[in-house]
Amino acid sequence: MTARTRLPGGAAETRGRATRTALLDAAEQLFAERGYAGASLRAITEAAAANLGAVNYHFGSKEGLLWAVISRRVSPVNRERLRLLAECRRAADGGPPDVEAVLRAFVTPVFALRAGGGVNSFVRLAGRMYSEPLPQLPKLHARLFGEVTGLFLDALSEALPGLSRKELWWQLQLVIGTFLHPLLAGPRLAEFTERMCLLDDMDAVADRMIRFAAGGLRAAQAREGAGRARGDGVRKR
Amino acid sequence: MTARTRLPGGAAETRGRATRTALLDAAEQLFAERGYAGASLRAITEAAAANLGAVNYHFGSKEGLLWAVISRRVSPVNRERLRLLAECRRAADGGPPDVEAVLRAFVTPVFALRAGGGVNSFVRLAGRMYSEPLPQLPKLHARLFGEVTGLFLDALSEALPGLSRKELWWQLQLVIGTFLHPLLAGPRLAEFTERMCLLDDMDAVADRMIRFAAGGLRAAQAREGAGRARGDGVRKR
DNA sequence: CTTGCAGTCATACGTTCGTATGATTCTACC
DNA sequence: GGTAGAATCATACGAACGTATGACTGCAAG
Repeated sequence: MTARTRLPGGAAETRGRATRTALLDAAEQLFAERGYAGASLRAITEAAAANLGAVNYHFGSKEGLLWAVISRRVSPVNRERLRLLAECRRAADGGPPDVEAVLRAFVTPVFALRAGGGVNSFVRLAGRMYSEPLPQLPKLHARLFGEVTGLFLDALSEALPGLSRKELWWQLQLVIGTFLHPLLAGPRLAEFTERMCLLDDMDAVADRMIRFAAGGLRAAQAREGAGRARGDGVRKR
Repeated sequence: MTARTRLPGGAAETRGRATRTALLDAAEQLFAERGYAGASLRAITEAAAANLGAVNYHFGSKEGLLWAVISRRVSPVNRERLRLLAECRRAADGGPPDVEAVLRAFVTPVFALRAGGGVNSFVRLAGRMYSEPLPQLPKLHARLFGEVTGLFLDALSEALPGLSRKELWWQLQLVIGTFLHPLLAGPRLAEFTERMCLLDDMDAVADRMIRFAAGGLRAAQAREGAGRARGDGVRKR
């Protein structure tokens, strides 16, 4: 029940890591498909070909497993997001960064998580996290994503001058919704509307999202300007 | 266990209707907050001040309760959506309807469901329905919303000429995401980003969404035109 | 007053849940 | 090659789940 921290190194660690990873993979998929309450540890351990007790041994509890599932993906996404954001700034050469480029830096790392041509489970899980009723979840989410999100707000603030900070925060929520819903609903979307529209070409989907979100942001900017000038028409910029 | 269909009329019916409504209200809220699997019948019946057996008596099963919760709200929303859409067409006077007006007709009836200044539970529930793993759900969703959604796709098709049917379907998903995410995450959104941004002024929120979505749609239209003309700039139309 | 039921209630059944426990297996190191 | 300890395993526990059952209650009609 102890000594999970002290690692002697060697093959013994490898065996533990293997089931650890299998558990994380299975949990990621099942949490995404069925939600936290809907995915039982028995279903997860069975999918991972592991023993029922393995979850409590490796992660302490079901909640601990969920935190581990989330945390595992966050660092790579954050790192890649920041890398692409820095690239935006370099391309802008001191000036305001391009809106589309900032949005692309925001969404591309998440798309990169997909596996095998389909939508990655983590995206759907991340979408669920906004509505799962676990009390500690918002705090964790803020700790994991808060800083990077703030930097993207900064970038959008420069790319879209004239929008207040509060307004930008709202716009970012709309952007997130744009990205999240199609990926969260994912493969089942077509069923809901009785149409065959598969998520076959993910690059095209990402392009669509970015274009749409950029158009939405620019419309908000135009409105904010027009609103302040009281119907004076399009603001100079 | 039988004879729920034959109603003798009078006060006996009233008593049953009261608990029925209380159960629907409580279930709507708890399904929205905790999801289908996370909301137990014991929690629902307790919140409704009803007996545990009342759910199975009135709705047959937990799933039956969910279908009833959903169905109750759909007719008013659909009716109001169609009314506002017809108003759009009348205002357009035979010409293509206004994009913002169509979007407003789409989203306003949902906002109207809110109660007491907050976000109504049904909106969050409707958002959850896209990802809940119940097998029969997509079929129900298509049956309840499919026809009206198709009519809105028609209207958008006229309002945004040049976009293919498949492309429009995708754009509508982005629009739905724009509307859904802020409402689904709802009161907890501020916690996630450590910022105080309350859903205080719902009319302003709706305006923001509509403006954003309209901007996104117009950007998609511009891109489709430019894409077909291979960088020729804005298409004539 | 009595009879018929829609509706309510307490209660119980079988299942599944998350978690805990103790024995057992496997592997790295002396 | 024997031993410590990381890891796995079968198993059990109490709680909570959805559902079913039968007695009970209250009201309307005969």
